[in-house]
Amino acid sequence: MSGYKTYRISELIAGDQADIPVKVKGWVRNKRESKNVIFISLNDGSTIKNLQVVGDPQIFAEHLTRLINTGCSLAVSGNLQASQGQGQAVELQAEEIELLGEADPEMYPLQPKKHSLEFLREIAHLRPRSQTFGAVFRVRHALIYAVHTFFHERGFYNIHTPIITGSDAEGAGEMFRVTTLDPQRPPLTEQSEVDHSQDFFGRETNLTVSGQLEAEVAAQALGLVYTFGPTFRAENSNTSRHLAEFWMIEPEMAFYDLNDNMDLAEDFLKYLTSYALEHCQDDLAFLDKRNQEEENQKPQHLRQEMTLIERLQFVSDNKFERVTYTEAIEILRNSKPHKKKKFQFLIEGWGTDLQSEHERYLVEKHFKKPVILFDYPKEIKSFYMRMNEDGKTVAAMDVLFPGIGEVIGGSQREERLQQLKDRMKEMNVPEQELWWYLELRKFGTVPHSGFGLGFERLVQFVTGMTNIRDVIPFPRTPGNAEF
RNA sequence: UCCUCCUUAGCUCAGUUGGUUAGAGCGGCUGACUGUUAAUCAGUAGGUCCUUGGUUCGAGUCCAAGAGGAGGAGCCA
Repeated sequence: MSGYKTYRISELIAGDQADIPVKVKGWVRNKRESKNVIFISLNDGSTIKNLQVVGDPQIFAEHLTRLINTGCSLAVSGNLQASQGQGQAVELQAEEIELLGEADPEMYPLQPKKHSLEFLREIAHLRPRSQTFGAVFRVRHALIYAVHTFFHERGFYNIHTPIITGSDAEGAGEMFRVTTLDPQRPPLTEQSEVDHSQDFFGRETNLTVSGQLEAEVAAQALGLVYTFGPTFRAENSNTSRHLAEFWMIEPEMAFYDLNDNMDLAEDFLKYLTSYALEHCQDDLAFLDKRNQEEENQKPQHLRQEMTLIERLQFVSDNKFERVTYTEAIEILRNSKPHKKKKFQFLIEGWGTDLQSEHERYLVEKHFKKPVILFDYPKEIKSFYMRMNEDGKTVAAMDVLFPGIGEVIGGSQREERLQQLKDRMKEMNVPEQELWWYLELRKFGTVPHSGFGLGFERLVQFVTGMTNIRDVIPFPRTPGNAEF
C-alpha cells in the first residue's frame, strides 16, 4: 500500500511528471470497457480535466469493475505514464483500485449525457460534479480571491458589516424580518401591535440590504475600506438577474470624488476580468465553447457578436465610455429606434429613469462597450447621494455591461450635514433612526464616495452563464430554498 | 407582482382534425469488441401524458382552476 504519494489531478495532467508512483482520489465521470482494457475518466474537482485511468481487467475482480460506474468515488494507485492514446499527455496505469462509494447507475441522475440547466437546478446537491458547474464555481472562487487581492494591493481594509441590522431606512428594497418572537402568539403592545421591545434585540431587526452605511463609518476612520458579504432582498423578483440572497462588494473611500470613484470602478472590473483570463484558462475555454454552442441555437439576429473570451478581453482592454444622464437622453432622442418608435417605452424627457431597453441600446448598439452613466436627476436616486451644483442632479454613477445591464451602482456621498438633512426630509427618511450616520457629518466630515457591485452579476459576465441561479451554489429565489 | 410560453419514459423532446396497444434520441441494462476519449455494434427494459374538475360515445389532444418551470417587464446589484 505504501510508495504511492497522493496527488490532485491538476498537479499531474500537465505531463511534466511521468513514470512515478501516484495515488489519486476522485469521482468517475465515465467508464469505457472492452475485453482487454478498461478506461476510467476520473475527476477530483481540482481542474475541469479528467485523468485517464487505464486498467487491465485480468488483475481486478469482476465484482469490483462492475461497481465502477459514473458518479462513484475511487482511490486509484499506480504508475503515471505517458499516454499511449491521443487526447491526454499522461495516464494512470492502475495497480490498485479502492472503491470508496458506489453510485447505482439505475438511480444516479447525473449520467454522461447533455442535461439542461433547469434539470441540474433541481439536483443542486449533485450539479457541482458536472463540468459546467465545476468550471463556474472554480471561476467564482478565482474572482473572490481577485477581489480581495485588488483591494489589499491598493491599501483597502476589508470590513465585516452586520448581517442583522436595526435600521430599515435605506429604502433599498423589501427586507427579511429577524425575530425570535413566537409567530403564533407574539407579545402585543397596548395598541395591539407586535411588541418588539420584547424581541431578542429589543427592537425590530432585519437582514441587511446593504453594508454601505456601516462601510461609510469605517471609511471615515480607516480611509479606504470595502465589504464583501451576503445581502438579502425580499423582493418578489423572478428574473435571470435577481436573487433573494446574494453577495455584494461595497468599497467606500474617504477623500474620493465621483471621478475617483469611476476610475476605481473601471480599474476594478478590468482587473477582475483580466485575472480570470489569466488564471482560469481551462475553465474559460470550456465555458467559451459551451457559450458558443448555446449561441448557435439562437436565431442569427439574437446572437452575441463576440465570443465569451473576446468579451472579457474587450472589457479588460478598452476604456469604458462615460456619459452624463443628460447626454444619454440626447443620444436616445436622436437614435433610430426612438425616431422609428421601436422602443416599447418612449423617452419621456429629462427626469425619468431609463428603461432596460434604453440602457441596452446605449451599451450594445450605440457605444458597443461598457458605459458609465453619471449625474442622474436627484428624483430617481437615493437620499445619501451628493447634490451637484445645478441643484437638479446628484453625483451618482451606474456601470452598464452588455447582456446583464447594471453591474455597479455608486455615488459620491453627501458629506454636508444640512444638505443631507434636507434630502432626508424630502424623501421621508426618518432622521432619528440614522442619528449615527448624521453624526459622521457633524464630526470631521470629509468628501467620500463608494459603489456596490453585485458579485453574482460579475460571475455571470465572466462565465457567460445567462441565469444568475447558475452562478451561486445554492440559489435563493422566491419559493425556492430546497437546498 | 404583471405579460407570454411550457409541463408526455431517468433526461431532451415528437405525438396530425379528439379515435384501437403513446413514440424517438440520449442515458440505463444485457451481450460483442485488442487502446477508448460523453467509444462502436447488436439486443432490451422503462409511462400517474403535472394535479383537480369539466365538455364528449371517446381526452396526451378541447375548456376551467391550481401547482411547478422558462423568457420578458417592473424593482434593483
